[in-house]
Amino acid sequence: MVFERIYRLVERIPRGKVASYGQIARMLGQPHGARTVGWALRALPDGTTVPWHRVLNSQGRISAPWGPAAVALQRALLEEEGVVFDDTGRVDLTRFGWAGPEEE
DNA sequence: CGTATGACGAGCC
DNA sequence: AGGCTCGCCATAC
Repeated sequence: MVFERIYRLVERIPRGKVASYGQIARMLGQPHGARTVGWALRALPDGTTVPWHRVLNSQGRISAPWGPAAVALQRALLEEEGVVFDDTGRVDLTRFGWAGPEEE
């Protein structure tokens, strides 16, 4: 299942770092599979151990159609890990962006 | 098996 | 800069 691959990769994202959907898709060898990544994370159960909050869109923004409350939660979780959001609610991917498993 | 959908992304207006 | 459309991939029906 593609989900498993995605989950395992997301679980490798270190604290204080974030990755984009498209980035993860490329790491899995699917340059255009960003939507699939979102699909996988969407299917995640509530009590999951996967740090889904460290996954943002290509602009370093939080995408959450489940409501503004969830967005605030994700943002709070990240800020607690040291990730900084600017005034427009964006994360500096050049600073907090995860380069991949190789970085570890 | 064909169609529709979605935590996306890049391009166009 | 902001919003809309089209393209891509895997899954659900």
